[in-house]
Amino acid sequence: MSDARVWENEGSGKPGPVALKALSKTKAATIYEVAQRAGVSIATVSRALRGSDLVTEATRARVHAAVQELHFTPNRLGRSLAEGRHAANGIVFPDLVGPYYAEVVLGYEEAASDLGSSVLILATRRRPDAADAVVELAARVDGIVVMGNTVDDEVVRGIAASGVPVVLLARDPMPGVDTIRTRNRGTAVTLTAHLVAHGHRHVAFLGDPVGSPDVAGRYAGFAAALRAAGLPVPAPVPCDLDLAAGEAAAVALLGDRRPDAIVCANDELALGVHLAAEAAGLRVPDDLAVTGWDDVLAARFAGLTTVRQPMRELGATAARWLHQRIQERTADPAGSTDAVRRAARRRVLSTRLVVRRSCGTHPHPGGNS
Amino acid sequence: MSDARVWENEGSGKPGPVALKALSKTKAATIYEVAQRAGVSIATVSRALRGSDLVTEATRARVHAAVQELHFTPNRLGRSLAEGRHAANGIVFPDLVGPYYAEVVLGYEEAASDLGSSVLILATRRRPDAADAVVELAARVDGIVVMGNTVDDEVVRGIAASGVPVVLLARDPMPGVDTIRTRNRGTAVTLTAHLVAHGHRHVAFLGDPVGSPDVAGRYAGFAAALRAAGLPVPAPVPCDLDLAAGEAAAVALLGDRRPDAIVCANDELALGVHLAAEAAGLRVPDDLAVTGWDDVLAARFAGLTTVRQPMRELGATAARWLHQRIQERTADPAGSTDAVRRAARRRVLSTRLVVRRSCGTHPHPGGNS
DNA sequence: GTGAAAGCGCTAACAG
DNA sequence: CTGTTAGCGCTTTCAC
Repeated sequence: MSDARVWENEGSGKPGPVALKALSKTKAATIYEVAQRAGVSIATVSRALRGSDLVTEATRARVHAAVQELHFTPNRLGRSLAEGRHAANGIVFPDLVGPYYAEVVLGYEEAASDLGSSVLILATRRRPDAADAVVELAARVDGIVVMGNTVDDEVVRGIAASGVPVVLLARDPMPGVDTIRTRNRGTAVTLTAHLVAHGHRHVAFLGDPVGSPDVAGRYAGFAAALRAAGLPVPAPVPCDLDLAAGEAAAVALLGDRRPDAIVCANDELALGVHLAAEAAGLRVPDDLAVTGWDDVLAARFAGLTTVRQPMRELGATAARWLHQRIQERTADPAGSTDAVRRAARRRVLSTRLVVRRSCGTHPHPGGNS
Repeated sequence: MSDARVWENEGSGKPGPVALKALSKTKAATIYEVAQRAGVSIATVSRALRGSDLVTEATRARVHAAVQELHFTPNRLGRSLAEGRHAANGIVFPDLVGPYYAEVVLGYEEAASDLGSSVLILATRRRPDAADAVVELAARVDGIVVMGNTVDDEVVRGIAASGVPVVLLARDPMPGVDTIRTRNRGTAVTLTAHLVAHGHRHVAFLGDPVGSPDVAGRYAGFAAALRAAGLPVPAPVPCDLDLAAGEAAAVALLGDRRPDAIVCANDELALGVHLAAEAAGLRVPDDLAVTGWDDVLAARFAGLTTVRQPMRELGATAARWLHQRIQERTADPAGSTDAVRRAARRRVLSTRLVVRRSCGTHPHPGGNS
């Protein structure tokens, strides 16, 4: 394999004397220079570049030639300032771990990109200044998508009131703001009922409803199903949403009086419980049933019963709705003609139960592997 | 989904008839209005807001009051245009599936955010107009990170030449441009040697070196190790990097004359092979050894031997280097003082072999689970 | 300390 | 068809 050599220089060795001035950095040309070079006015350059048909083929050609020679790229700031739009929008999410957020963001980026706008991202993580960051982001976009547990409604309200279109994603609705979510409660009911049908009576819930609207919906469904079955409803066991948190929580839960089954707020947690259970000599699902949420790749390999959601569609829909709102606003900046304005949209995308081994041994309909 | 209605008010009770004009969208205030309200000039407002000490406490207070009342947020376009900087930078990646890119992007966002700049993302996927998109992105940022298999060097060169600082990530170096990567070749040598030590003689490589610099490096190491062991080096079996591709490729590979082991370019592929092997009645690792790359969560549950890379650090380093370059450029826009300019940086972050079951039964040192 | 005014680079009337 | 010119919203000298 001689072609291996191509990649050979990696890492080591001697990059050799790297060219110090390989790239001649020129200060970017402006429209004035192009105009001068082409022997026309800046207005004509602008027209030629934007494909206006009020330009002779000849002049257009001259302009393009000048553009080539000068490597001219219009300065976005100048353009945006003049146009009064950023041609960009933002998305705010708590984090980017696990496939969930990444897929949503990807779906969002795809759609937004198709609609002609760049996308700015902001991960709030646990930053104390998340609100400020979001407000700042809102100032550099034409519209913004705010996901789940990132900032308070108050912050969202402020942004919306400032005239920046907002779409809420995986988050409780607010008056006057579009909201797109996935079905949590209903699917959690189905899931929990399924566990009960397996004979599990002592079922615990792992996850913090306060920490995320999604988890809140899942817990609500969990509780409703148990209630419907005449079973006592345990309080949720709050914890983070990662593997380690699942392991830690499981260790505590699996002491005396351990549950027959644990409904986890997401797959990472469930996988953590799985691990802890095995470490404790418990077999899943015989000694302990476990369910997750998200259907991450590992769920399949762990035989985890879980829930699949249309993540990309979630992001794509948000992007499209946002785009529409931006259009509307552009058409009617003052927001005066309320009559014309569409009411806030709400949509709940359905999710699907994926039944595997971890919930119990009896095969049930409705899932796949 | 007609039953979507059921969940319409999910979670929060009764939003009731959605308020049509809940949010009074006001056209954003400008610095002029603030100035007028505060009874000062726009210059003073600007100073007060940016914390200049050439302002009386009294006037500063008046300005801030006016800002509050008007809910004023400085328009970023105006500010950026005046300052001559975007306070934003971009990152270009092929996709966002699997934890790899997501983690890199997250590490990047964290670091960039700490350094005070917003981040724009661009997923090139298989878009035919990727180059244009990247060039356009480059026009709206102060600097840009370009990952692996997204656009040609030619495009990168053009951008760099236009004066926009560039950092390459997981990609072959270019003269004059900083590059940060992870160790592929070396670790692939170790990994392959490990398989050989297990007694595997007929080892295949699954993945397309042409499609990604990372894969190319891994194949190079694979080839080198086999060569060193005096074994024949098979051509790579090109394929995409997802589960389905792995399954499909495996079906073909596992016919007659099937290999003892398959080195896969990433975990998804390896997991796909795993699945296909089991479906074909083959046991891993006894009948077929398999290795992956990335150490995704599922790898742990599948007992997959793989390689772990410092993804976040990769992104964070890129962000920091880029920031430095931007600083340098700001200090010396013309790029005249070459003497002062640092040579292009190169760094290869080390990766770690994670030995689990899938590579063979004899326990070996160097890994963990 | 504060104000007036000159841009930053571009678009979009408005005149020719 | 093309040029002139007035902004877009803000920062920043340069005077006062």
